[in-house]
Amino acid sequence: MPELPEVETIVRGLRPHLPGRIVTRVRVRRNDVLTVPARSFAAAVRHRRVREVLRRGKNVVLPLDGGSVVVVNLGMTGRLLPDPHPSPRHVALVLELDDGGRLVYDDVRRFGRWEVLDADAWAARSAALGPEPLDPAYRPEELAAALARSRAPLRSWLLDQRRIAGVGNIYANEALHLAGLHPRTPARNVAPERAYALHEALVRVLRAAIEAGGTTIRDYRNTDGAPGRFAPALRVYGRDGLPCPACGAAVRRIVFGGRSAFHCPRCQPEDA
DNA sequence: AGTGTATCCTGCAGGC
DNA sequence: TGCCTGCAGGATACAC
Repeated sequence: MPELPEVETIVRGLRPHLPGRIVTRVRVRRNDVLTVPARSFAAAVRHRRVREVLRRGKNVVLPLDGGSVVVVNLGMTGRLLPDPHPSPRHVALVLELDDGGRLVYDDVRRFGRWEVLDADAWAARSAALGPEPLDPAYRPEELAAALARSRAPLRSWLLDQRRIAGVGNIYANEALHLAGLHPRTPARNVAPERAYALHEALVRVLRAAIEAGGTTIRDYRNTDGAPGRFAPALRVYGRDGLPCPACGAAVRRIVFGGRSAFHCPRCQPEDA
């Protein structure tokens, strides 16, 4: 569910609450959001101070005093809620803080994961992720060169976190529409100028979505429990049969890689 | 190196 | 009302 813009919105919402706070207690209500036993997770986090709140791809990253790092992936339905009232319906984990506050993790489907990694393990994990699309150091030429090395369909390529970090199904489809590229086009078939257009489209849609506080289809909520406001700006995602905002042709839904892809047959021709 | 399929879960919308 | 199917912002593991 949460892609880069949603996670960025959440991270920004956590910043007023967490840095400098000490975790006084860890309450695990659902063991399946952890990859290790609850007691070892709690032992690694308890009594530690949260230094800052960062984002890497779709992960919320909480570096702790002592060098270890809490990494939260929200899966499809994860929510991070500082001190919500009343308590949400699917609480999986709670951090209690030294100022009396709490950080509540709610996750209906429990596809989300919490991990604690030491500094080396975190460095390795982060290195396995692709570049951040909004990093000014990420240049269009780098995207073009990387695309040229793969036969994967563009939509699949964009979803692969090892190739580019933070892009999910909504913004992959939206960026491809903005760039006039068919979701199924093999990555290596994309000419450099078109790859530059895709780079620009990614940056544009991700920035605009952050500006709007993310996209809420159904479950996504920010740290205040409020939905994002980007959904009305979606051009193709979830709009099967509705008119393309650019040309009026009916948006089409296709399925590959086990997931829906949306495109305008006129603006995004198959052979382009 | 790709693709398709299944899996982890719950909830909701739509068809009958 | 109820039952059934399909679908969902993710990630991974498997066989081919």
